[in-house]
Amino acid sequence: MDSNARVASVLEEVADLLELKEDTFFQVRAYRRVAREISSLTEDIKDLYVRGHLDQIPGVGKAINDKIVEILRTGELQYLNDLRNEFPAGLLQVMQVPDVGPKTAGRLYKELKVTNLQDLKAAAEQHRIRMLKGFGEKTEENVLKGIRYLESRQGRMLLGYAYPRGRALEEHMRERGFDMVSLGGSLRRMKETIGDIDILVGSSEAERAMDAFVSYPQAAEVMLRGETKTSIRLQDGVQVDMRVVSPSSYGAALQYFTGSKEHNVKMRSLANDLGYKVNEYGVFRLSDGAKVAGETEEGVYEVLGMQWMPPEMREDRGEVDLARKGQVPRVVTISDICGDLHTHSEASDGIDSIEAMARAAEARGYEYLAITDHSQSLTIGNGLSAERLLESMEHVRKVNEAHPKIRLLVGTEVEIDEKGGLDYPPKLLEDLDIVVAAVHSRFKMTPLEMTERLITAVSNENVNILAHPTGRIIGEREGYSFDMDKVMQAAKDNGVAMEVNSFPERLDMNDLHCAMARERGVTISIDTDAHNVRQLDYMLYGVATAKRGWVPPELVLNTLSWDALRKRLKL
DNA sequence: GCCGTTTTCGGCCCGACTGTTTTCAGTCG
Repeated sequence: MDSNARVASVLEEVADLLELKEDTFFQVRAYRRVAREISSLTEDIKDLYVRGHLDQIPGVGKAINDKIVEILRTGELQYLNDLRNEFPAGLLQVMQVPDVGPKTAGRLYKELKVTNLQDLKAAAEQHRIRMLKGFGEKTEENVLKGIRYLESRQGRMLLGYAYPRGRALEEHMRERGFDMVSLGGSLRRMKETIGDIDILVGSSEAERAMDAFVSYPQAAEVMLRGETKTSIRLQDGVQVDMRVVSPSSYGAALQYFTGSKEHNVKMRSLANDLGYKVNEYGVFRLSDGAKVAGETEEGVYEVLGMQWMPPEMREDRGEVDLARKGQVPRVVTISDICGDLHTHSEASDGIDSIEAMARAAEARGYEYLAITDHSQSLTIGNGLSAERLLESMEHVRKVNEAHPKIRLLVGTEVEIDEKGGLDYPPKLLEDLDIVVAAVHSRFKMTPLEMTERLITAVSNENVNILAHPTGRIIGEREGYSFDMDKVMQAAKDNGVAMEVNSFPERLDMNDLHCAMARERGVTISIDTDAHNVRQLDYMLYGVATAKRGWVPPELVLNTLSWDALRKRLKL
């Protein structure tokens, strides 16, 4: 899959640089579209190339086809090199500054010789920008402000960071009497990382809603305030945008504000073909301008002959066509989840006792909970020796008797060694209810070795789940390199579930891997890896990730009732 | 640069906000 990312990033850079030229709007869109399609592929682009099927990627015509071939063959693209010679690389940084787009960057380059962020800062400080036609004092201030913002922020935040903040703001608005409130944007789509938080309010009292919003106690700065749109920055630097629309437009605004942008473009284009115009206020008939939908999101889709679909699916990965055909698949939801199969207690590196974990799982309405503490060689995680594991098994069985409503499974998160062997003897593993196998060491093996290591592990008859299969930590480290396709096949052949680890830093597997697993019919287990009772709530993020991969409930191990799970695990 | 149950050429989603404008271009989502 590495070549997919490489090709996509080359095409993305072409689009970035092309933007600096005149009259390239639609070329830019074409390149961006293909870059996005390629990064959403669930197979290796090299395989498509070998089979001569590159033109099956939507948006790929003759010109881009040739460029992809060149990238795959030579690892480079002459066209990109030419563009790089035409425009300094630093201009891409300049365009990262809020309110500085390609047009502004291009003019600053041509007229002030600004080639990077340092030049830009100097030009603003020396008041050279205001000398340009169409620029003024305010623009200079905003440029300096933008540069400071760029320097202070550390990119996107984790879903698990943004989500509670968004919910708290929603709650704040509800407490002020606004009950038509929703998250929007990438947060409502539950992407693994979030740029800024979007909130939508339906109300006829826009002014009062704006007042309530800017008076949020954690608001540090009002960045922009208009009649329908206001942006604030929270004390921790997070930007929150709020839009207010009339209740009669709430559904259309929710649809529009949720995105993704690409989903909306496709939908609106389709609406045009059908004789409608879609905007955030409603769906309007082109012939007479009459409003035909807008109150509810369902209504907006319905009038266009489309099924409603969960926000997580709205990434323009084919869902629009399925919705038109009435074939939106049922995807797993949080209410389908009957238990958690990967959690820790104070026996290893968790915080809470087995009793507390059991009560918390019961409170969440689960039928079962697996306690899977670390195995002996993970000393940093206070891994359990065989003796301590046996003690823990006894303990779990006692707690089980005291809590008849919830079924506790005795398990382990067992280390996979470099050869794919496990950290406990087979006899001990056989006696456990569930075995979750995981890699926590030796990440830098060759892809061939790592693939072999993982296949050996999932082929072990005692293993039930492969935990966080890629080992990635979002924003910190890439996962280890291996052949996901082969490992999935081995997992399927051996009846092993691939995990979606719900930890916000992991979300491993990710949405694309979930799509791969779905296409191949590989069972998935959505687990929290909770190290305390509150982290059991991370389930939400794992489920959302599976939803983003269109995973149906029947493919998810822990949607099984206790009875069915017991049979599956042969307990 | 791509694409076609109206098209192989003429389209390609739509609106809010800002700053510097006297009617709008650029940026953003």
